[in-house]
Amino acid sequence: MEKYLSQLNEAQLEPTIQKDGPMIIIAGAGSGKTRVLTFRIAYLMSEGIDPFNILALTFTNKAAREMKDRIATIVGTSEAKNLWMGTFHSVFAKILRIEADKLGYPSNFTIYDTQDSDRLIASIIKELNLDKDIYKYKQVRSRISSYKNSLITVRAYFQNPELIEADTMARRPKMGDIYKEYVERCFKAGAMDFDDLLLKTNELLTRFPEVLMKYQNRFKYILVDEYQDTNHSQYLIVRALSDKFQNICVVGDDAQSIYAFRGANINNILNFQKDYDDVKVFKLEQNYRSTKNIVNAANSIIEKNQTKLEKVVWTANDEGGKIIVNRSLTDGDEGRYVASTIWENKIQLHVNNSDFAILYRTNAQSRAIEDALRKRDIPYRIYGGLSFYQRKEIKDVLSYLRLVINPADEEALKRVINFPPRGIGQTTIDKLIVSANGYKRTIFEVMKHIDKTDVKVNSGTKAKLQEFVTLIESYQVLNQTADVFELAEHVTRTSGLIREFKKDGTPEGVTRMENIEELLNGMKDFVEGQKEVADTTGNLAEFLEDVALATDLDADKGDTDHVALMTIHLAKGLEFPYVFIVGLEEDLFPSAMSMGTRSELEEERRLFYVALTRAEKQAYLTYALSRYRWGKLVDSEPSRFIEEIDEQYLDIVTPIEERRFNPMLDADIFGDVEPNKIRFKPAKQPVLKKGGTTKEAPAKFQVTAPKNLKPVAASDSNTNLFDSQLAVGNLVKHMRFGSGEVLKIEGSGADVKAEIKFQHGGVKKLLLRFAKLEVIG
DNA sequence: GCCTCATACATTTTT
DNA sequence: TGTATGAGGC
Repeated sequence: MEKYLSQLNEAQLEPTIQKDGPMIIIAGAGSGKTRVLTFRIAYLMSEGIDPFNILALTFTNKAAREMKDRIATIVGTSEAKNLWMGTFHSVFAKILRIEADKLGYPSNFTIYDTQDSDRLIASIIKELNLDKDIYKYKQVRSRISSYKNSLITVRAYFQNPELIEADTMARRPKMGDIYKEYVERCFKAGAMDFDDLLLKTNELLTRFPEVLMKYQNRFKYILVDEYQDTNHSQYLIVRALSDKFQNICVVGDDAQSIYAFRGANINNILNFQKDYDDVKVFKLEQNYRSTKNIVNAANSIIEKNQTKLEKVVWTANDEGGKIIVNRSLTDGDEGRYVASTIWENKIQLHVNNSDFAILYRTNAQSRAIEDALRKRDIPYRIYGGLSFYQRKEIKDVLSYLRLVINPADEEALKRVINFPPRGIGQTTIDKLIVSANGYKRTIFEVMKHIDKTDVKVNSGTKAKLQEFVTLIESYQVLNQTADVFELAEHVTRTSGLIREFKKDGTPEGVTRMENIEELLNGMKDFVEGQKEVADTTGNLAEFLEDVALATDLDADKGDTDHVALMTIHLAKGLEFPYVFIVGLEEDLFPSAMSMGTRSELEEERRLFYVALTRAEKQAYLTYALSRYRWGKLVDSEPSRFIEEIDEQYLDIVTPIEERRFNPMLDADIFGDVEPNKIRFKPAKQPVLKKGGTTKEAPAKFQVTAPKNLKPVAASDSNTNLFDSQLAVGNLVKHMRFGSGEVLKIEGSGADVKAEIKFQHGGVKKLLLRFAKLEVIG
């Protein structure tokens, strides 16, 4: 242990060896908090604390896994195995399975993901004959979620006139009824949603003092990572469990609190010192990750926030390069800029693809970046987004498996009862639901005993329902003896899923088949892996739980050397030598949805802070003057966050695209610009052969911009040049839109636009730098 | 009840 | 741009 502790600086060492009592570690970005946490746990164990008595709660599964691995290298694998370490959701899901009967749940309860919740809420809204334009299921879901995170149960809701009043004022008086029905349906289906995992844990600990005592005694030492992102429900769990021994250590950075939208309450960390007696406060302020330029720039941003704990992050690292700010004309150009910069850096600095990360505010932004990376053959991987387990075909397979474990699972049943089509239509399903609700039974039970119910369907349909019941029951039998992989393999074949996806020969169908294969491979790995671990059974229920709470599919298949693409939220806790933060535009980042209040804007700013502090060596900020959103080209302004950075840390470069289209360099702008375009196109396009296989594009690109070109700043003189060539009333011809008349010219500098009325296709606004117009009169 | 086409709607972030 | 839902023909 000594040799590990000697690796720490003074500030890190103190909290590491502070054994007992409540403590908080305020850890600035890149200050080595993971190291403190892991060493601290190892230290506790070296001091004789049984790992069985240590609970460590992290924010992602990945963080838990990595920490556990690092602890294992210090104290040994067998010791580390007994640690309780995981996300709030996964740890308490396990405890809830053990104690489920106390709450009236089966121990094999299903975990509904967001999609399941949405579907159930949508169908309830329909059943209650409510207007789906007023009761938007996503809004209803987030409302219900926030009740649950604040521990407002259905009963508490109806006892609280203020809440009812608020929902009524919001023109949604039936919110309580939906909530009630939703909770009942989940219960009947033996299902918990994400919020339930926390809410029910609270219920368990409150209603059953002996259970609370059991876990208080068990978890003598509790550590919570990313404490700034805990919500009220999580906060109460931590308080309850730590109440007896008060050996609670929380780690976090208020400047990196970015999950308020999910109910995270920054006050949890701001007020921690008031919650316990004699709280020891530690601060980690030295940043080991980033250059001076990056750290200082990040500080200059976060200064603008009012709500924060005082701390000064500093670094002894090199000065480093200034943060490069690049403007592009469109999102496509932005992507090309990022791709070509990565390409050039790779050549010049001999670095790997995995040294680069591209971070964005919204998942939808990845497309333009992907296109550009693909064109340059730069390997990349998208993290997050539509996760593997949320894909349709995967959810279909999993739904069959969920039914095996828990036939009450209504959402799984509705999903697969008629997929592949077996002649059970919506009308029949609706009848079943009505009847099931009437008898207070599950849909599956109603189907099974259909003759004893009032369900009126013709005999053909009845037979089809029986067939489906028999099918699921045969799977249940098989599950007694087969492992997860064998069962799933059997299910995909006999349910008709494979046949269904094979049937449509489209590329999507092929991808779906491949995904199912990948799922099966994953199951095989799971089965193999479980065989090695003694205390797990490797059963289906466990697999489904892992899947339901999985965050990242970080089984990097083979090639690990790729550029990482992800949202900023997902990037928290990670670091990369070179980081691109793209789409720095008003209404996108900060998001238009988050500018209503100061606290919302401050959260966006913290998000930007998180993004910037991911970079070790070099950060790039990019924005586009116009961008495709919802399929339309929309003008945008640079983000206020760029201006908020102290100028001395910035290097604002002249966009290559402006050189490319600059009339000073390209006298014939309205003519053919092909000679320049070559720089942005592969020398040879991949050739698609008839068989459908893509031939390698052999030649690399002729990429580098001509070195002898001097950057020319966009200035007013450009505007004049444009003006002199094109005037209102001119007749012009456009490649795609045909001929038309110039109605108006507006804008200046880089974004001169012309409004043109085309003979076919109406009035369009075009950026002159972009539009290839020929003046014909 | 099934399938195809047309239209609407969506994009904030995720355990 | 891409998915999700509804109408209408079979």
